[in-house]
Amino acid sequence: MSARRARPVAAAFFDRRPEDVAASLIGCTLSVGGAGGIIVEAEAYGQRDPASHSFRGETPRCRSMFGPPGTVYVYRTYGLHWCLNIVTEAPGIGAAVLIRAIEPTHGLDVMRTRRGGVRDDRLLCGGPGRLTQALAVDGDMDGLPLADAGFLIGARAVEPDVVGVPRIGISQATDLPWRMVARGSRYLSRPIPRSSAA
DNA sequence: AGCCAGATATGCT
DNA sequence: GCATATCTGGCTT
Repeated sequence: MSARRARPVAAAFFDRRPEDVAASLIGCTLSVGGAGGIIVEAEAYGQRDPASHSFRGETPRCRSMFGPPGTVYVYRTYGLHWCLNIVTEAPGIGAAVLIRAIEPTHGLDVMRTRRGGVRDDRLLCGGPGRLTQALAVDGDMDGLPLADAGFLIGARAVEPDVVGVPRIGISQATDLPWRMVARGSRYLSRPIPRSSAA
């Protein structure tokens, strides 16, 4: 089934707390410019969350986090990778969901090219930086509504088994289980920790 | 499984 | 000024 034909999610889909949105996004399709796949991993960043860019208020970098739900927040990390987030909850809150991995289902050829010809499809979109490279997402999209940036989010075809585990690459609030993953997926950026596997 | 380099904007002191 | 960063790829154990 093509993500292109999937029924789009409701307009109010993102008007919820980021942890709810992140869990609900697992199993949805994400496509842009004819490439994409099924979301298998997403992390929530909330209001009053020390790990969130919005924690210390609005700054030039995280300005778009305070826009309306459904706004794209793209920023560069470690000086060389882009990360894709979607604003949630309500304007002015500063909540967002980081898209960390998708299972590639369409546009594989163009994504392989953008990713430098990797052979293993698990390395195409398995990781926030890999995903943005495969989908050609960059800072130009920052602050745009999803649709204006060319994104299509399709509703789930089936109910996935979603589990919440600690987030990756953060140093604050490391115990919060806001990394939502599709249990059993082989396209995650990293495996589910043993401590959370049961 | 673990260590390290790469490369740069950001935000705090 | 400077430590940090929602990371990746390559090399070493």
